[in-house]
Amino acid sequence: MTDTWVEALAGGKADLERVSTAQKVADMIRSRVLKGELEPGLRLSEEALGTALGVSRNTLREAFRLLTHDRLLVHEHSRGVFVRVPTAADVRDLYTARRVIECGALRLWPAADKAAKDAVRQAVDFAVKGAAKDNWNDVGTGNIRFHQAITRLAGSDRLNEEGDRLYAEVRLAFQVIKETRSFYERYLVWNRTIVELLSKDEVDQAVESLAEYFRIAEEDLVTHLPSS
Amino acid sequence: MTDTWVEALAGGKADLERVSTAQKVADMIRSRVLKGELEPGLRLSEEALGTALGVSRNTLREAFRLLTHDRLLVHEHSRGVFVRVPTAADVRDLYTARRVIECGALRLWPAADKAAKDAVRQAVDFAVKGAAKDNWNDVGTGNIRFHQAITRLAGSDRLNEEGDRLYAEVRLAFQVIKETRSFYERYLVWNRTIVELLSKDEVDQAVESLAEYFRIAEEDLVTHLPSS
DNA sequence: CTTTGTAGGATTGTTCAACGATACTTCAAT
DNA sequence: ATTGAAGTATCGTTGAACAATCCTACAAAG
Repeated sequence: MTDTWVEALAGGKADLERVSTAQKVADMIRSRVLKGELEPGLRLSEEALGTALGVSRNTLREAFRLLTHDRLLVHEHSRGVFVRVPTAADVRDLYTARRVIECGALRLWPAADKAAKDAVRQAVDFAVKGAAKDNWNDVGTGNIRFHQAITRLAGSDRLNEEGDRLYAEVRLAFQVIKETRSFYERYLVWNRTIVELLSKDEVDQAVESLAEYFRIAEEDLVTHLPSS
Repeated sequence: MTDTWVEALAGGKADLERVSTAQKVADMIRSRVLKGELEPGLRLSEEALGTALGVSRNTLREAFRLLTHDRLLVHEHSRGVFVRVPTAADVRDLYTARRVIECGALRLWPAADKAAKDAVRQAVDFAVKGAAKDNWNDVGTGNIRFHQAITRLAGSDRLNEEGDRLYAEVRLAFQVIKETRSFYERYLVWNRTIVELLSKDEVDQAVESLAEYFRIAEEDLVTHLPSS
């Protein structure tokens, strides 16, 4: 019966893994971008940032390369690395991709496991509680969790990863909008409608509702962004 | 009317862009992996590869970082970079993701533009011609194009990128199977069926057929791969 | 024979300095 | 206003060096 405690400890293996400095730097930059601390258009000078973070230029370049696929930064040959300036075209593309992925994942609701379904509901409950307390940060967080939970209904790590990537770009785009309260207020109503439809197993209607939500959220963003 | 020729030349702008050595090295490694020249499990030594390619270790490391998101290589801290060994769990996850994405994109067939629809048909035609000539390489290529064309029905660059990434992993997994002719022969029949259904605008049936195809292709692979 | 501990070797991860390549800015000439 | 040249900033790459980490081999202990 030694296998039980060996397995229990092995579960913590991931926590022991060494993380390279380049990975740490990349994670930190990503986090700062998503918090709006590094605003769109900002140029990240290797010299300045390397000195500020106390890492070598080579390590920083490795971090930039790690971040390339996130599309939060733009790496321009010989000119440097910039925080991406989201455009209306970006948003159109993002929402097209999200519509396919999230609506596709939502169709799997009937076959999804209980934990995945609960996560969808809990995200909306969290946002509702936030709204009752006038805590709009929580409402925004709940909205994020709701959409991530929908993608997770499919149960695919790869799909989750891509969904998170798309969502991060949406968050970057939303930073252009200074006042987001009214948007989240409205989105919460929508999300509650979707969850109610799901509770009644009206999946097709929920999918339609989600698609309609995407059309509206897309227009909200597009009207605030440069056309190119 | 100068705008016409200026625009025509500007269309070639992308061809003039400088490409970093790191990017070139990454592209070359990716291509070699997909061609099966670097087989699953192989360890890519920085020293050996840097010397062989005539690039510095730092440049090679940047290339490895660029390749991380492709999931074709696995970067293990302090141990090096390896060509990924696909497992049955990988394949399960891949096909779950592809089912959501490709079936979701296929639903958009009615609203898709003519060029995108033609690409789907042409891919199957190409494979059919290849089969008639006993050119199974062409059949395989046609299958790839078919699936890529389906994803492209949605018209989203981000979705195309992810679709291609997933497909590349599938190709890596398929390298475990030495003899693929019988698979592609069967898949071609399936693809033709799907195209016929689409021609009759029976989109729901086409989506169902594609989903069924994925279930079968998934089992084909899973039965040939290590469980972990 | 199996397990543990230690030393040595290989190589990865990071830093640093240097230099070539490239883009940008400024100024002068047309 | 446009073009060309010079100067500057910094990115892209290289190579050397060293610390950190993993792996292997061998010896000792049970």
